[in-house]
Amino acid sequence: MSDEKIRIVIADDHNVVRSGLSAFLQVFDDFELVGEAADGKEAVEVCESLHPDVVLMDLVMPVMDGAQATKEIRERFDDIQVIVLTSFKEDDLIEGALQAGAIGYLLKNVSADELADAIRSAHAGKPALAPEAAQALIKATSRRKQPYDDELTAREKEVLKMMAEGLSNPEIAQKLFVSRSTVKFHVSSILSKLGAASRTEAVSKALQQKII
Amino acid sequence: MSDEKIRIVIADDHNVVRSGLSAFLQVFDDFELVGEAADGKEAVEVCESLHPDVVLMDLVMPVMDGAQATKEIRERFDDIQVIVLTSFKEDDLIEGALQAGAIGYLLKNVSADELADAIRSAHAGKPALAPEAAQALIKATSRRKQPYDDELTAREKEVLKMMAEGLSNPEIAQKLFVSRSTVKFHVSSILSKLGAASRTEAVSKALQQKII
DNA sequence: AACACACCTGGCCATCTGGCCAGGGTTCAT
DNA sequence: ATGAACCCTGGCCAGATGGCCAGGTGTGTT
Repeated sequence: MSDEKIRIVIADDHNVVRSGLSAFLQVFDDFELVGEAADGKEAVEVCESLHPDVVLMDLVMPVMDGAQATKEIRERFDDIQVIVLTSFKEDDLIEGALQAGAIGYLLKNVSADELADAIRSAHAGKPALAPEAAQALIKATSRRKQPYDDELTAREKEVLKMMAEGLSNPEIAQKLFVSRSTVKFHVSSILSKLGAASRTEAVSKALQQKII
Repeated sequence: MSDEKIRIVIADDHNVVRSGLSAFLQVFDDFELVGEAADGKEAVEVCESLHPDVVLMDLVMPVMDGAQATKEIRERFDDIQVIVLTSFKEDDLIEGALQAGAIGYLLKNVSADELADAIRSAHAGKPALAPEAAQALIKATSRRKQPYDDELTAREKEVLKMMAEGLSNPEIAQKLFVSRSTVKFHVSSILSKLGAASRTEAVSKALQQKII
Protein backbone atom coordinates (compact mmCIF):
# COMPACT_ATOMS: atom_id res chain seq x y z
CA MET A 1 0.00 0.00 0.00
CA SER A 2 1.18 3.52 -0.74
CA ASP A 3 1.03 6.40 1.70
CA GLU A 4 -1.71 8.04 -0.32
CA LYS A 5 -5.25 7.35 0.70
CA ILE A 6 -7.55 5.74 -1.83
CA ARG A 7 -9.95 8.42 -3.00
CA ILE A 8 -13.48 7.14 -3.31
CA VAL A 9 -16.76 8.33 -4.81
CA ILE A 10 -20.11 6.79 -3.96
CA ALA A 11 -22.92 6.74 -6.53
CA ASP A 12 -26.28 5.57 -5.25
CA ASP A 13 -29.72 7.10 -5.41
CA HIS A 14 -30.56 6.03 -1.86
CA ASN A 15 -29.51 8.32 0.93
CA VAL A 16 -29.43 5.46 3.35
CA VAL A 17 -27.05 3.43 1.26
CA ARG A 18 -24.70 6.35 0.76
CA SER A 19 -24.70 6.94 4.45
CA GLY A 20 -24.07 3.27 5.15
CA LEU A 21 -21.20 3.04 2.73
CA SER A 22 -19.76 6.20 4.12
CA ALA A 23 -19.87 4.70 7.60
CA PHE A 24 -18.16 1.56 6.33
CA LEU A 25 -15.36 3.53 4.77
CA GLN A 26 -14.73 5.61 7.86
CA VAL A 27 -13.62 2.52 9.73
CA PHE A 28 -10.50 2.27 7.60
CA ASP A 29 -7.86 4.96 7.49
CA ASP A 30 -6.60 4.24 4.00
CA PHE A 31 -9.84 5.40 2.41
CA GLU A 32 -11.02 8.91 1.75
CA LEU A 33 -14.57 9.58 0.65
CA VAL A 34 -14.24 12.53 -1.69
CA GLY A 35 -17.67 12.73 -3.29
CA GLU A 36 -21.15 11.38 -3.70
CA ALA A 37 -23.63 11.15 -6.56
CA ALA A 38 -27.34 10.35 -6.60
CA ASP A 39 -27.53 9.19 -10.20
CA GLY A 40 -25.36 8.06 -13.08
CA LYS A 41 -25.07 11.47 -14.65
CA GLU A 42 -23.88 13.01 -11.43
CA ALA A 43 -21.43 10.18 -11.03
CA VAL A 44 -19.79 10.99 -14.34
CA GLU A 45 -19.66 14.67 -13.47
CA VAL A 46 -18.15 13.99 -10.08
CA CYS A 47 -15.49 11.83 -11.69
CA GLU A 48 -14.70 14.64 -14.09
CA SER A 49 -14.16 17.16 -11.36
CA LEU A 50 -12.62 15.04 -8.64
CA HIS A 51 -10.81 12.18 -10.41
CA PRO A 52 -11.26 9.62 -7.64
CA ASP A 53 -9.41 6.29 -7.59
CA VAL A 54 -12.44 4.11 -7.12
CA VAL A 55 -16.18 4.57 -7.67
CA LEU A 56 -18.74 2.50 -5.79
CA MET A 57 -21.61 2.36 -8.23
CA ASP A 58 -25.21 1.29 -7.83
CA LEU A 59 -26.79 -0.09 -10.98
CA VAL A 60 -30.41 0.91 -10.62
CA MET A 61 -30.50 4.67 -10.65
CA PRO A 62 -32.67 7.38 -12.19
CA VAL A 63 -31.55 9.69 -15.04
CA MET A 64 -28.64 7.46 -16.11
CA ASP A 65 -28.21 3.90 -14.92
CA GLY A 66 -25.06 2.57 -13.37
CA ALA A 67 -23.99 0.49 -16.35
CA GLN A 68 -24.10 3.46 -18.70
CA ALA A 69 -22.30 5.65 -16.17
CA THR A 70 -19.65 2.97 -15.72
CA LYS A 71 -19.15 2.80 -19.46
CA GLU A 72 -18.70 6.54 -19.81
CA ILE A 73 -16.36 6.78 -16.85
CA ARG A 74 -14.20 3.90 -18.03
CA GLU A 75 -14.02 5.31 -21.56
CA ARG A 76 -12.90 8.71 -20.41
CA PHE A 77 -10.77 7.93 -17.37
CA ASP A 78 -9.15 4.56 -17.53
CA ASP A 79 -7.38 5.10 -14.22
CA ILE A 80 -10.68 5.25 -12.35
CA GLN A 81 -11.85 1.81 -11.27
CA VAL A 82 -15.53 1.08 -10.83
CA ILE A 83 -16.95 -1.39 -8.36
CA VAL A 84 -20.58 -2.19 -8.90
CA LEU A 85 -22.60 -2.60 -5.74
CA THR A 86 -26.07 -3.93 -6.11
CA SER A 87 -28.65 -6.26 -4.65
CA PHE A 88 -28.90 -9.90 -5.66
CA LYS A 89 -32.28 -9.21 -7.20
CA GLU A 90 -30.63 -7.79 -10.28
CA ASP A 91 -28.74 -10.82 -11.51
CA ASP A 92 -29.36 -10.03 -15.12
CA LEU A 93 -27.55 -6.73 -14.92
CA ILE A 94 -24.22 -8.19 -13.88
CA GLU A 95 -23.08 -9.00 -17.36
CA GLY A 96 -23.86 -5.53 -18.65
CA ALA A 97 -21.96 -3.99 -15.78
CA LEU A 98 -18.86 -6.06 -16.42
CA GLN A 99 -19.03 -5.37 -20.14
CA ALA A 100 -19.27 -1.69 -19.30
CA GLY A 101 -15.89 -2.04 -17.62
CA ALA A 102 -16.58 -2.59 -13.94
CA ILE A 103 -13.66 -4.32 -12.23
CA GLY A 104 -15.62 -5.43 -9.19
CA TYR A 105 -19.09 -6.65 -8.47
CA LEU A 106 -20.39 -6.85 -4.92
CA LEU A 107 -23.76 -7.45 -3.37
CA LYS A 108 -25.11 -4.94 -0.93
CA ASN A 109 -24.97 -7.40 1.92
CA VAL A 110 -21.18 -7.27 2.00
CA SER A 111 -19.42 -6.70 5.26
CA ALA A 112 -17.23 -3.68 5.79
CA ASP A 113 -14.12 -5.86 5.58
CA GLU A 114 -15.13 -7.45 2.31
CA LEU A 115 -15.87 -4.05 0.88
CA ALA A 116 -12.49 -2.77 2.01
CA ASP A 117 -10.71 -5.72 0.42
CA ALA A 118 -12.58 -5.20 -2.82
CA ILE A 119 -11.70 -1.53 -2.92
CA ARG A 120 -8.02 -2.23 -2.33
CA SER A 121 -8.05 -4.95 -5.00
CA ALA A 122 -9.79 -2.69 -7.47
CA HIS A 123 -7.32 0.09 -6.79
CA ALA A 124 -4.52 -2.33 -7.54
CA GLY A 125 -6.24 -3.28 -10.78
CA LYS A 126 -7.35 -6.68 -9.56
CA PRO A 127 -10.93 -7.79 -10.09
CA ALA A 128 -13.12 -8.47 -7.08
CA LEU A 129 -16.21 -10.52 -7.70
CA ALA A 130 -18.56 -11.64 -4.99
CA PRO A 131 -19.07 -15.40 -5.25
CA GLU A 132 -22.80 -14.86 -5.66
CA ALA A 133 -22.07 -12.45 -8.45
CA ALA A 134 -19.89 -14.95 -10.25
CA GLN A 135 -22.61 -17.53 -9.90
CA ALA A 136 -25.26 -15.20 -11.24
CA LEU A 137 -22.97 -14.36 -14.12
CA ILE A 138 -22.67 -17.98 -15.10
CA LYS A 139 -26.40 -18.38 -14.84
CA ALA A 140 -27.00 -15.32 -16.95
CA THR A 141 -24.67 -16.35 -19.74
CA SER A 142 -25.74 -19.99 -19.87
CA ARG A 143 -29.35 -18.88 -19.92
CA ARG A 144 -28.79 -16.76 -22.98
CA LYS A 145 -26.77 -19.22 -25.00
CA GLN A 146 -29.34 -21.99 -25.14
CA PRO A 147 -32.52 -20.43 -26.41
CA TYR A 148 -31.11 -18.59 -29.39
CA ASP A 149 -29.92 -19.91 -32.67
CA ASP A 150 -29.80 -16.42 -34.00
CA GLU A 151 -30.86 -12.89 -33.35
CA LEU A 152 -34.25 -11.72 -34.51
CA THR A 153 -34.38 -9.27 -37.38
CA ALA A 154 -36.12 -5.92 -36.99
CA ARG A 155 -39.13 -7.10 -38.89
CA GLU A 156 -39.37 -10.23 -36.79
CA LYS A 157 -39.33 -8.21 -33.61
CA GLU A 158 -42.08 -6.05 -35.02
CA VAL A 159 -44.19 -9.09 -35.75
CA LEU A 160 -43.35 -10.60 -32.38
CA LYS A 161 -44.62 -7.52 -30.58
CA MET A 162 -47.89 -7.73 -32.43
CA MET A 163 -48.14 -11.40 -31.59
CA ALA A 164 -47.75 -10.45 -27.94
CA GLU A 165 -50.63 -8.02 -28.31
CA GLY A 166 -52.76 -10.97 -29.27
CA LEU A 167 -53.08 -10.10 -32.94
CA SER A 168 -53.70 -12.94 -35.37
CA ASN A 169 -51.73 -13.42 -38.56
CA PRO A 170 -54.43 -11.82 -40.74
CA GLU A 171 -54.57 -8.84 -38.38
CA ILE A 172 -50.81 -8.43 -38.44
CA ALA A 173 -50.83 -8.73 -42.21
CA GLN A 174 -53.35 -5.91 -42.44
CA LYS A 175 -51.35 -3.67 -40.09
CA LEU A 176 -48.12 -4.22 -41.96
CA PHE A 177 -49.69 -4.03 -45.42
CA VAL A 178 -48.36 -7.42 -46.40
CA SER A 179 -50.02 -10.73 -47.10
CA ARG A 180 -50.95 -13.40 -44.63
CA SER A 181 -48.29 -15.61 -46.18
CA THR A 182 -45.60 -13.11 -45.34
CA VAL A 183 -46.67 -12.89 -41.75
CA LYS A 184 -46.67 -16.67 -41.57
CA PHE A 185 -43.17 -16.66 -42.98
CA HIS A 186 -41.97 -14.30 -40.26
CA VAL A 187 -43.80 -16.17 -37.56
CA SER A 188 -42.15 -19.39 -38.66
CA SER A 189 -38.73 -17.76 -38.48
CA ILE A 190 -39.50 -16.44 -35.03
CA LEU A 191 -40.65 -19.83 -33.82
CA SER A 192 -37.55 -21.59 -35.03
CA LYS A 193 -35.20 -18.90 -33.74
CA LEU A 194 -36.78 -18.90 -30.31
CA GLY A 195 -37.14 -22.65 -30.25
CA ALA A 196 -40.86 -22.37 -29.72
CA ALA A 197 -43.50 -24.75 -31.01
CA SER A 198 -46.33 -22.23 -31.12
CA ARG A 199 -46.85 -18.49 -31.16
CA THR A 200 -47.98 -18.63 -27.58
CA GLU A 201 -44.75 -20.23 -26.46
CA ALA A 202 -42.79 -17.76 -28.54
CA VAL A 203 -44.48 -14.80 -26.88
CA SER A 204 -44.01 -16.37 -23.48
CA LYS A 205 -40.30 -16.88 -24.05
CA ALA A 206 -39.89 -13.45 -25.54
CA LEU A 207 -41.51 -11.79 -22.55
CA GLN A 208 -39.58 -13.81 -20.01
CA GLN A 209 -36.28 -13.20 -21.77
CA LYS A 210 -37.14 -9.54 -22.17
CA ILE A 211 -36.75 -9.55 -25.92
CA ILE A 212 -39.80 -7.34 -26.16
CA MET B 1 -42.89 13.71 23.16
CA SER B 2 -42.24 11.65 26.28
CA ASP B 3 -38.93 11.44 28.09
CA GLU B 4 -38.46 7.86 26.95
CA LYS B 5 -36.48 7.28 23.82
CA ILE B 6 -38.21 5.60 20.91
CA ARG B 7 -36.82 2.08 20.71
CA ILE B 8 -36.14 1.03 17.15
CA VAL B 9 -35.32 -2.19 15.31
CA ILE B 10 -33.94 -2.28 11.77
CA ALA B 11 -34.74 -5.18 9.46
CA ASP B 12 -32.86 -5.25 6.18
CA ASP B 13 -30.77 -7.90 4.49
CA HIS B 14 -28.19 -5.39 3.33
CA ASN B 15 -25.40 -4.52 5.71
CA VAL B 16 -24.91 -1.20 4.07
CA VAL B 17 -28.51 -0.17 4.52
CA ARG B 18 -28.54 -1.19 8.16
CA SER B 19 -25.40 0.80 8.71
CA GLY B 20 -26.86 3.78 6.89
CA LEU B 21 -30.08 3.76 8.85
CA SER B 22 -28.15 3.37 12.03
CA ALA B 23 -26.12 6.44 11.14
CA PHE B 24 -29.31 8.38 10.40
CA LEU B 25 -30.78 7.47 13.77
CA GLN B 26 -27.70 8.47 15.71
CA VAL B 27 -28.18 12.06 14.69
CA PHE B 28 -31.30 12.31 16.84
CA ASP B 29 -31.24 11.83 20.59
CA ASP B 30 -34.82 10.65 20.97
CA PHE B 31 -34.11 7.42 19.13
CA GLU B 32 -32.45 4.29 20.42
CA LEU B 33 -31.45 1.51 18.05
CA VAL B 34 -32.03 -1.63 20.07
CA GLY B 35 -31.70 -4.38 17.47
CA GLU B 36 -31.14 -5.42 13.90
CA ALA B 37 -32.39 -8.26 11.71
CA ALA B 38 -31.19 -9.53 8.36
CA ASP B 39 -34.43 -11.19 7.30
CA GLY B 40 -38.11 -11.29 8.13
CA LYS B 41 -37.87 -14.25 10.45
CA GLU B 42 -35.16 -12.60 12.50
CA ALA B 43 -37.26 -9.45 12.60
CA VAL B 44 -40.14 -11.29 14.23
CA GLU B 45 -37.79 -12.93 16.70
CA VAL B 46 -36.14 -9.66 17.60
CA CYS B 47 -39.56 -8.12 18.21
CA GLU B 48 -40.41 -11.00 20.49
CA SER B 49 -37.35 -10.58 22.65
CA LEU B 50 -36.92 -6.81 22.58
CA HIS B 51 -40.40 -5.35 22.08
CA PRO B 52 -39.28 -2.23 20.24
CA ASP B 53 -41.60 0.72 19.56
CA VAL B 54 -40.94 0.95 15.85
CA VAL B 55 -39.53 -1.42 13.24
CA LEU B 56 -37.95 -0.15 10.03
CA MET B 57 -38.66 -2.95 7.61
CA ASP B 58 -37.30 -3.74 4.17
CA LEU B 59 -39.69 -5.63 1.93
CA VAL B 60 -37.38 -7.71 -0.22
CA MET B 61 -35.60 -10.10 2.11
CA PRO B 62 -34.60 -13.76 2.08
CA VAL B 63 -36.20 -16.44 4.28
CA MET B 64 -39.31 -14.39 5.07
CA ASP B 65 -40.25 -11.25 3.19
CA GLY B 66 -41.03 -7.96 4.86
CA ALA B 67 -44.77 -8.07 4.21
CA GLN B 68 -45.15 -11.42 5.91
CA ALA B 69 -42.97 -10.33 8.80
CA THR B 70 -45.00 -7.15 9.16
CA LYS B 71 -48.18 -9.19 9.27
CA GLU B 72 -46.90 -11.50 11.99
CA ILE B 73 -45.51 -8.69 14.07
CA ARG B 74 -48.72 -6.66 13.85
CA GLU B 75 -50.83 -9.68 14.73
CA ARG B 76 -48.84 -10.52 17.82
CA PHE B 77 -47.78 -7.13 19.10
CA ASP B 78 -50.18 -4.39 18.20
CA ASP B 79 -48.15 -1.80 20.06
CA ILE B 80 -45.22 -2.24 17.68
CA GLN B 81 -45.49 0.02 14.65
CA VAL B 82 -43.90 -0.96 11.37
CA ILE B 83 -42.53 1.45 8.81
CA VAL B 84 -41.76 -0.09 5.48
CA LEU B 85 -38.63 1.20 3.79
CA THR B 86 -38.04 0.16 0.25
CA SER B 87 -36.88 1.29 -3.16
CA PHE B 88 -39.24 2.77 -5.71
CA LYS B 89 -38.65 -0.20 -7.97
CA GLU B 90 -41.05 -2.26 -5.92
CA ASP B 91 -44.22 -0.29 -6.45
CA ASP B 92 -46.37 -3.35 -6.61
CA LEU B 93 -45.49 -4.42 -3.08
CA ILE B 94 -46.81 -1.29 -1.40
CA GLU B 95 -50.37 -2.48 -1.20
CA GLY B 96 -49.41 -5.79 0.35
CA ALA B 97 -47.30 -4.01 2.94
CA LEU B 98 -50.09 -1.70 3.97
CA GLN B 99 -52.56 -4.57 4.12
CA ALA B 100 -50.10 -6.40 6.32
CA GLY B 101 -50.43 -3.54 8.77
CA ALA B 102 -47.55 -1.19 8.07
CA ILE B 103 -48.29 2.32 9.31
CA GLY B 104 -45.64 4.03 7.25
CA TYR B 105 -44.14 3.60 3.82
CA LEU B 106 -40.94 5.37 2.86
CA LEU B 107 -38.58 5.14 -0.07
CA LYS B 108 -34.93 4.52 0.61
CA ASN B 109 -33.95 7.89 -0.72
CA VAL B 110 -35.47 9.65 2.30
CA SER B 111 -33.43 12.19 4.16
CA ALA B 112 -32.56 11.69 7.82
CA ASP B 113 -35.08 14.35 8.81
CA GLU B 114 -37.91 12.79 6.86
CA LEU B 115 -37.11 9.44 8.38
CA ALA B 116 -37.09 10.95 11.86
CA ASP B 117 -40.46 12.59 11.28
CA ALA B 118 -41.92 9.36 10.01
CA ILE B 119 -40.66 7.44 13.03
CA ARG B 120 -42.13 9.95 15.45
CA SER B 121 -45.44 9.93 13.58
CA ALA B 122 -45.54 6.15 13.56
CA HIS B 123 -44.77 6.02 17.25
CA ALA B 124 -47.71 8.35 17.84
CA GLY B 125 -49.90 6.06 15.76
CA LYS B 126 -50.07 8.42 12.80
CA PRO B 127 -49.44 7.10 9.30
CA ALA B 128 -46.50 8.40 7.32
CA LEU B 129 -46.59 7.84 3.62
CA ALA B 130 -44.01 9.16 1.22
CA PRO B 131 -45.73 11.07 -1.57
CA GLU B 132 -44.14 8.76 -4.13
CA ALA B 133 -45.47 5.82 -2.19
CA ALA B 134 -48.99 7.22 -2.20
CA GLN B 135 -48.71 7.78 -5.91
CA ALA B 136 -47.46 4.27 -6.54
CA LEU B 137 -50.30 2.95 -4.43
CA ILE B 138 -52.85 4.70 -6.59
CA LYS B 139 -51.15 3.40 -9.69
CA ALA B 140 -51.07 -0.13 -8.32
CA THR B 141 -54.72 -0.22 -7.42
CA SER B 142 -55.99 1.43 -10.58
CA ARG B 143 -53.88 -0.91 -12.62
CA ARG B 144 -55.44 -3.94 -11.02
CA LYS B 145 -59.04 -2.83 -11.22
CA GLN B 146 -59.21 -2.52 -14.98
CA PRO B 147 -58.00 -5.75 -16.45
CA TYR B 148 -59.87 -8.14 -14.19
CA ASP B 149 -63.48 -9.01 -14.07
CA ASP B 150 -62.67 -11.69 -11.60
CA GLU B 151 -59.87 -13.64 -10.01
CA LEU B 152 -58.63 -16.81 -11.61
CA THR B 153 -59.35 -20.10 -9.88
CA ALA B 154 -56.54 -22.45 -8.90
CA ARG B 155 -57.29 -24.74 -11.80
CA GLU B 156 -57.31 -21.85 -14.22
CA LYS B 157 -53.92 -20.69 -13.04
CA GLU B 158 -52.64 -24.20 -13.50
CA VAL B 159 -53.90 -24.26 -17.06
CA LEU B 160 -52.60 -20.76 -17.68
CA LYS B 161 -49.10 -21.78 -16.66
CA MET B 162 -49.17 -24.67 -19.09
CA MET B 163 -50.41 -22.36 -21.80
CA ALA B 164 -47.40 -20.16 -21.11
CA GLU B 165 -45.15 -23.17 -21.55
CA GLY B 166 -46.53 -23.45 -25.05
CA LEU B 167 -48.61 -26.56 -24.45
CA SER B 168 -51.63 -27.09 -26.67
CA ASN B 169 -55.05 -27.99 -25.34
CA PRO B 170 -54.64 -31.72 -26.07
CA GLU B 171 -51.27 -31.68 -24.32
CA ILE B 172 -52.69 -29.94 -21.28
CA ALA B 173 -55.60 -32.38 -21.25
CA GLN B 174 -53.17 -35.27 -21.17
CA LYS B 175 -51.12 -33.76 -18.36
CA LEU B 176 -54.15 -33.04 -16.22
CA PHE B 177 -55.90 -36.32 -17.01
CA VAL B 178 -59.00 -34.57 -18.27
CA SER B 179 -60.57 -34.27 -21.68
CA ARG B 180 -59.82 -31.71 -24.32
CA SER B 181 -63.27 -30.25 -23.73
CA THR B 182 -62.45 -29.50 -20.13
CA VAL B 183 -59.27 -27.75 -21.04
CA LYS B 184 -61.16 -25.72 -23.59
CA PHE B 185 -63.65 -24.83 -20.90
CA HIS B 186 -60.91 -23.52 -18.62
CA VAL B 187 -59.17 -21.71 -21.42
CA SER B 188 -62.40 -19.96 -22.31
CA SER B 189 -62.84 -18.83 -18.72
CA ILE B 190 -59.28 -17.56 -18.64
CA LEU B 191 -59.72 -15.63 -21.86
CA SER B 192 -62.87 -13.92 -20.69
CA LYS B 193 -61.49 -13.15 -17.23
CA LEU B 194 -58.31 -11.67 -18.62
CA GLY B 195 -60.12 -9.92 -21.42
CA ALA B 196 -58.01 -11.66 -24.02
CA ALA B 197 -59.09 -12.73 -27.49
CA SER B 198 -56.63 -15.58 -27.84
CA ARG B 199 -54.45 -17.79 -25.69
CA THR B 200 -51.43 -15.90 -26.85
CA GLU B 201 -52.84 -12.59 -25.65
CA ALA B 202 -53.87 -14.23 -22.39
CA VAL B 203 -50.35 -15.49 -21.74
CA SER B 204 -48.91 -12.14 -22.70
CA LYS B 205 -51.18 -10.30 -20.28
CA ALA B 206 -50.61 -12.83 -17.55
CA LEU B 207 -46.85 -12.49 -17.82
CA GLN B 208 -46.89 -8.72 -17.95
CA GLN B 209 -49.25 -8.48 -14.99
CA LYS B 210 -47.21 -11.04 -13.11
CA ILE B 211 -50.12 -13.40 -12.58
CA ILE B 212 -47.80 -16.29 -13.32
C1' DA C 1 -20.76 -11.26 -60.71
C1' DA C 2 -21.95 -14.19 -57.21
C1' DC C 3 -23.52 -14.69 -52.86
C1' DA C 4 -25.93 -14.24 -48.54
C1' DC C 5 -29.58 -12.17 -46.28
C1' DA C 6 -33.85 -10.06 -45.32
C1' DC C 7 -38.15 -9.54 -47.13
C1' DC C 8 -42.25 -10.74 -49.84
C1' DT C 9 -46.04 -14.15 -52.02
C1' DG C 10 -49.02 -18.19 -53.28
C1' DG C 11 -51.06 -22.83 -52.47
C1' DC C 12 -51.99 -27.25 -49.96
C1' DC C 13 -53.26 -29.47 -45.74
C1' DA C 14 -53.48 -31.61 -41.10
C1' DT C 15 -54.18 -29.85 -36.82
C1' DC C 16 -55.49 -26.62 -33.25
C1' DT C 17 -58.45 -22.99 -31.63
C1' DG C 18 -62.26 -21.02 -29.46
C1' DG C 19 -67.20 -20.02 -29.59
C1' DC C 20 -71.59 -22.17 -29.22
C1' DC C 21 -74.77 -25.74 -27.71
C1' DA C 22 -75.96 -29.38 -24.41
C1' DG C 23 -75.41 -32.08 -20.13
C1' DG C 24 -72.98 -34.14 -15.83
C1' DG C 25 -70.73 -33.93 -10.95
C1' DT C 26 -68.86 -31.95 -6.32
C1' DT C 27 -68.48 -28.88 -2.19
C1' DC C 28 -69.70 -25.10 0.63
C1' DA C 29 -72.53 -21.40 2.51
C1' DT C 30 -77.16 -19.55 3.13
C1' DA D 1 -82.34 -27.69 0.26
C1' DT D 2 -81.50 -24.33 -2.70
C1' DG D 3 -78.33 -21.96 -4.66
C1' DA D 4 -73.56 -20.72 -6.13
C1' DA D 5 -69.08 -21.62 -7.05
C1' DC D 6 -66.00 -24.83 -9.35
C1' DC D 7 -64.88 -28.75 -12.08
C1' DC D 8 -65.82 -32.12 -15.82
C1' DT D 9 -67.65 -33.83 -20.71
C1' DG D 10 -69.50 -34.26 -25.53
C1' DG D 11 -70.52 -32.44 -30.26
C1' DC D 12 -70.56 -28.96 -34.07
C1' DC D 13 -68.14 -25.65 -36.77
C1' DA D 14 -65.83 -21.51 -38.88
C1' DG D 15 -61.60 -19.81 -38.63
C1' DA D 16 -56.58 -19.62 -37.40
C1' DT D 17 -52.28 -21.94 -37.23
C1' DG D 18 -48.01 -23.67 -38.80
C1' DG D 19 -45.42 -26.90 -41.71
C1' DC D 20 -44.33 -27.83 -46.36
C1' DC D 21 -43.78 -26.78 -51.22
C1' DA D 22 -42.82 -23.40 -54.85
C1' DG D 23 -41.44 -18.87 -56.39
C1' DG D 24 -40.22 -13.50 -56.42
C1' DT D 25 -37.60 -8.86 -54.93
C1' DG D 26 -34.04 -5.77 -53.11
C1' DT D 27 -29.90 -4.91 -50.17
C1' DG D 28 -25.01 -5.10 -49.18
C1' DT D 29 -20.63 -8.01 -49.08
C1' DT D 30 -16.98 -10.38 -51.09
